[in-house]
Amino acid sequence: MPEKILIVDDEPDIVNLLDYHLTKEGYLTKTAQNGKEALDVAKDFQPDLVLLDLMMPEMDGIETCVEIRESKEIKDTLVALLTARSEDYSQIAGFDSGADDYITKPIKPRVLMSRIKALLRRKAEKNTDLASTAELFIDTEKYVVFQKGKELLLPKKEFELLALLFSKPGKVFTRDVILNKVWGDDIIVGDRTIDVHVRKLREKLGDGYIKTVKGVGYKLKLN
Amino acid sequence: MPEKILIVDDEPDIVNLLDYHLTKEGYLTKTAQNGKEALDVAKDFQPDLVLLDLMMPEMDGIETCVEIRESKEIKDTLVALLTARSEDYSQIAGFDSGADDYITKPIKPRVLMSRIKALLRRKAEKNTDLASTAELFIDTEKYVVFQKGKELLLPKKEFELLALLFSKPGKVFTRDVILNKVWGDDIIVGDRTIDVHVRKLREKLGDGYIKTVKGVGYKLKLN
DNA sequence: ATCAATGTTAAGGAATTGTAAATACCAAAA
DNA sequence: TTTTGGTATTTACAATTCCTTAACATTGAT
Repeated sequence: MPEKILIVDDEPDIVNLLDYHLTKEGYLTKTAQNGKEALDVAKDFQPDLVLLDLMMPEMDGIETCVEIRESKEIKDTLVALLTARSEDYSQIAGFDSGADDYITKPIKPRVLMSRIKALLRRKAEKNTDLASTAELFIDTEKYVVFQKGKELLLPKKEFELLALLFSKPGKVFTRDVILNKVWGDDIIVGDRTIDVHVRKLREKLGDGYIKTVKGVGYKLKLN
Repeated sequence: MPEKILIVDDEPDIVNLLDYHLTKEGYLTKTAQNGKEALDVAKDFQPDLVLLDLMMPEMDGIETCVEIRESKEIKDTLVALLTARSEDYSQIAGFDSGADDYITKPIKPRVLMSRIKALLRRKAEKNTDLASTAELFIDTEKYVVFQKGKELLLPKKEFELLALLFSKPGKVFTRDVILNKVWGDDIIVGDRTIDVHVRKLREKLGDGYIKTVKGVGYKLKLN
């Protein structure tokens, strides 16, 4: 199944040029002349990638990109902004438009193609990436938890608690041990504190990971 | 020129399996049975990637990985750790091994291959045109930051801070580490100094690049 | 069925970080 | 030397996130 690309620019020459090359490479394309039109078309077309000119009447590239990200239907589409080299970058630089790539005009077909290919590939890879085969994986360096390939950012205490449980999957950790390792020997906290953190973890990870062993402690269960 | 992969595992069966598949795919391979041997071989062989079993006699995968990172000759090699599911993760969970990927056994050849290909390709891309046009690129030699193709001139401290974060995108740097690396061991500054620099960077780069991990530190997020 | 252990929720407070403005610093130019 | 422009740090306060508590509900072993 060919990948779908939506080309948005108010200059017909550019649109035609891009269309020609992309079609030749086997992509399925549609075009639009401004941001408003692009949004309409995109919701139907469901493109994998939107090539968006920065300077356009009606609604410029940045606005459009922001709207795409805020929309429900197409927020996960890739967006590449086309910018003229001489253009005023102040808008782009100061603003987090949420675009995935920036391609400068004049466009060199070969560069464009390799860029587009790389973008689409990276998207495809995102779910085959690091530790995604494992249901749960912890990266202490990045301080993130990967759950089925999705990155989860946890607050410090929650992260440390999960990291402790993760260090020996299946092993039951008593409350004493948890307090010692996560809070430290000397710190004294109430007896609901651990529960609350466990609760928050369960909220974020879903049930089924952290098991309670009543009267003993908690353990992590990996399938 | 074929890419070189060093396979390290104490179980001959696994080594042979990996060797077979990798050779078939056109990679140039060597093998080692433990960490010590691996280090020796690697320094000669100069592999692009080291597949490292976590559990080994003599010197385990983590130790070996750390040593690789600390070595002079092969610190930039890619390292992928092979871990058995539901193994004892206490080391991984507790330390920064510095590995680039974690692959869980049992190994599925096809998964392994796509994973390895992705790893090697990402490394290769780092030095090609993609990097220079990527969203953010730092040239420590020229003391220049490129953002979306546009050159950005930063003051010294800001540049050094950003360069540090950029040296391992995604990794969280604690305030301590930042102070050590950017300011130096002996210099003492107030506890808002880092924040202010971060703020200035965010002002110039836009939000979305530097993330705060409360209670831990800061990290750079690239798409 | 009982009761100790755990689950749940919301709210307050503690700790950390964000921010603007003032001040200190420092090197180059006048 | 003095001025000047930019950079670096401090200060004082605001904002935010996170942690903990406390009150009450639910669970499950005996």
